[in-house]
Amino acid sequence: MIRIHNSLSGEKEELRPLTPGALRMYVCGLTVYDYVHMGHARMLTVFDVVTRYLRHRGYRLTYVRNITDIDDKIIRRAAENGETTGALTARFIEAMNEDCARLGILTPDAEPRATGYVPQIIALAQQLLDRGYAYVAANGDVLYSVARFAPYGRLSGKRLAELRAGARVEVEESKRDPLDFVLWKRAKPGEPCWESPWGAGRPGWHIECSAMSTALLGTHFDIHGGGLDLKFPHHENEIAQSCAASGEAFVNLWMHNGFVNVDDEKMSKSLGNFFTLREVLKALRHPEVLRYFFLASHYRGPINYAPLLLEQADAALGRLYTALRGLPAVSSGPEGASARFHEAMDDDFNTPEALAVLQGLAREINTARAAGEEPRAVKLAGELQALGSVLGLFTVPAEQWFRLAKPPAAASGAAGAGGEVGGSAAAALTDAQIERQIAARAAARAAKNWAESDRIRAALAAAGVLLEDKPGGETLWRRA
RNA sequence: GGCUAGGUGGCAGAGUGGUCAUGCAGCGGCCUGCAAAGCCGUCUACGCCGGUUCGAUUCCGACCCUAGCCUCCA
Repeated sequence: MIRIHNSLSGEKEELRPLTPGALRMYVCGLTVYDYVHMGHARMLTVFDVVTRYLRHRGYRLTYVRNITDIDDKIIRRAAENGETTGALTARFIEAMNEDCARLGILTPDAEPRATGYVPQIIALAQQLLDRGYAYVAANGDVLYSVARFAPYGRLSGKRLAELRAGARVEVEESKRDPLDFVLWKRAKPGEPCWESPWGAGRPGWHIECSAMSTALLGTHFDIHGGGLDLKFPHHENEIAQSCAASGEAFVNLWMHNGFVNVDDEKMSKSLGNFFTLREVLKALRHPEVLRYFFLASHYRGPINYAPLLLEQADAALGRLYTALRGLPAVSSGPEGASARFHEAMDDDFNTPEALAVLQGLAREINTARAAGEEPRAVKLAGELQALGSVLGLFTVPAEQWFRLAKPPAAASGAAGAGGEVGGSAAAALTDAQIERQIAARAAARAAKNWAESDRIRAALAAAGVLLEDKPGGETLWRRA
């Protein structure tokens, strides 16, 4: 039984598919006017793991993640750049796809773009007008009348009166209620626009998700996800639109992932503590390190970004790869660890617990190996490999993993770490050069020339290459 | 001001009414020519104050502190 925390009730609820054996999930994706940042990366990773796990559990999951390719920020940015919105969004959609590929994010079953669903959006707005949930304001905008939807505020746990009291927006005269939001925005001269019954304009942000999710998944589906910051007002408004239009239930489970913070504050451009995925990846041995870092915390909680923490994730993941190293990657039947792994994941995707199970498996493998129980080690390694794959880990052959270099000094030097580790020198050493040094050292060791042997090892260490002498006389190496 | 999450050992981070999280770092041991890796052990963790209980980090209440939302945001 899979239990998932539902933002709507604030409690973990048993997952009960609307269609037996099948699940439909919609996740709010990106507004494409800039590069993917760490917050996006976490959201993408979280729902990637949700997707992988639910499928692993045998559900036929349809995963839809939208792209917002028309909105104020896009229009503004395009104008600043002196390019069309289409050129801008095409560029950043491509960048997003590159970033997703590097992070090992599975491609959703559909990635609808708002501009591709304008007719559906218009139809939905019309429906809301017809049903009396919306009105055309004096300035030509079509607005949703929040007061008409009684359950408004259920998801965010807010009441209209409280919201009005805290409203910080200057009230636009055209709005009957300060909380009313735009369904269709009248175009200003020169802005991209589409024809509609209310004149040339463009969709509001909230309605696009209602229109696209309904078009692709139906009026009532299983899971809707997104970042915590979308809970209010975006998701609240989606509920108001979709329920009012269809007259029926909209989403069964609402999932929200926590923020990526920096110095315990929300990452944001205004605070200047903003990190793009690209710059963070530059300091990592492999994007999988970032995946491990995200998964080491529960998806609902906040996560603090710091170079030191990525180092810790690298070490922890390296331990797993170390256990896998030198063993054939054959899949075998599940053993005890699988049950514990599933127990953890079934409980609202408790990935930290699941990783603890993997670490325990690594210990078992190492112990079996030390005891000379090779067959058992192989079997356990197969299980570790299989379970890790469910989380999107172990995409690199173990032997290959240790050849990857960890780029020197994580960018923002807060961690300091003292002297330069000579990382540049390490990068200069090719695999072949390293192998040659190791061969030279093996000769020295055979002659019991320890001084020479240690000199070579120290030289390699200075270049960021660490050696491990195995019992059989073989020497393994890895980049620090 | 209103609402919502949190406060766990040097760091990160799960979890639980009464022996174990897990990883990183440290310390001791085994192994090693010496190392490294690995294994074993170790470092008296649960914001503060009350209450319930045979027993609370875990339940209840007050308090302090932090973050987020209430405006665009993953």
